[in-house]
Amino acid sequence: MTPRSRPIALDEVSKAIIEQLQEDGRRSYAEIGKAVGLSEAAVRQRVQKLTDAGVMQVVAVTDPMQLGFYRQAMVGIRVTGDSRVIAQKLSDITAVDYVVLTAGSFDILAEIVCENDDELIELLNERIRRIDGVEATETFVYLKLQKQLYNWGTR
Amino acid sequence: MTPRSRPIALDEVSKAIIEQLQEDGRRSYAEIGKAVGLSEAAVRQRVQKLTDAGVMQVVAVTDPMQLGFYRQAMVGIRVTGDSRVIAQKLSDITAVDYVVLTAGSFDILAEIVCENDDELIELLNERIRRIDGVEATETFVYLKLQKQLYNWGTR
DNA sequence: AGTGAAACGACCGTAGA
DNA sequence: TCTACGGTCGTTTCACT
Repeated sequence: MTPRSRPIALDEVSKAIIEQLQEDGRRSYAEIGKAVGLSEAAVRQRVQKLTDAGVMQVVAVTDPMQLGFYRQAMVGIRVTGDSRVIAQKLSDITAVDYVVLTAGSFDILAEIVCENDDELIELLNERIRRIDGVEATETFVYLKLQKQLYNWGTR
Repeated sequence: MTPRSRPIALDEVSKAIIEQLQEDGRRSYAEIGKAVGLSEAAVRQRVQKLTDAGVMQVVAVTDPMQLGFYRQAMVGIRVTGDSRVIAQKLSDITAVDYVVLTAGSFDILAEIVCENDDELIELLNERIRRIDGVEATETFVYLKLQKQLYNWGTR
């Protein structure tokens, strides 16, 4: 969990271990060991270190579509005042699964996952635009997700 | 892996199992069973079903910052021609970890993960803007990631 | 869909190179 | 940081509800 100022130098073996776990997060250490040419204990120690260092995490990810959330959108937001306060309020909305403070013509980008267009409209009008300091929003409705890798960085 | 047109109705127990695995993807079925009040075998069967149905996946996610990728940005792209072709070309760039086709004033949103500003500038000028049909780009440099949940939906 | 039991395999701590 | 090994715990299969 230690945040670092210098990047952790990963050797080829650790990269291979991470790749194994990106394919299947529940693959056994023994099996990974066979694939990367290391003993079960060594793999376990490396995974422990990578996890403790905050380089990697093994988690469940869900598919919104399979759960009935057919509508996703990215909302670009221009604000006045403290963008951190507004970002926090956005984070409190369940349907908002991603919030990032940005530099550019938007101060915040927020991703929304919801069931349908009605819910999206309601979220925009009743929740997001009502937050104090939200000056303008621009919505980009998702048509097709083309590529998604799992990187992680909230702290 | 079966894509469905109707959402899968999850009962409270399955939701609880998914929550357990969102906290720690390597938690044992026995331990999850204790937490949700089910036998180990029953938990395993449910996880198997959820995974096969494509509702959930257990995978490793990495933290770009810890790996030395200090610069992230979202790029909004306006295109002429077939946005699918352009989205595919963007997906082929290693530093691009997220590509989505959108409706709105951008046709495509692409997230970039790179080491520093120089690399970002190079990517924008030498790779992205050189793709045939890319008319205009607008870049939103990440200042702080505030919230990130793991949803998954590429197919 | 669920439980329980027995065989098997994975995981964990520790010792040693 | 790795391998080796033994004890413990998790997983798998199967018979049963």
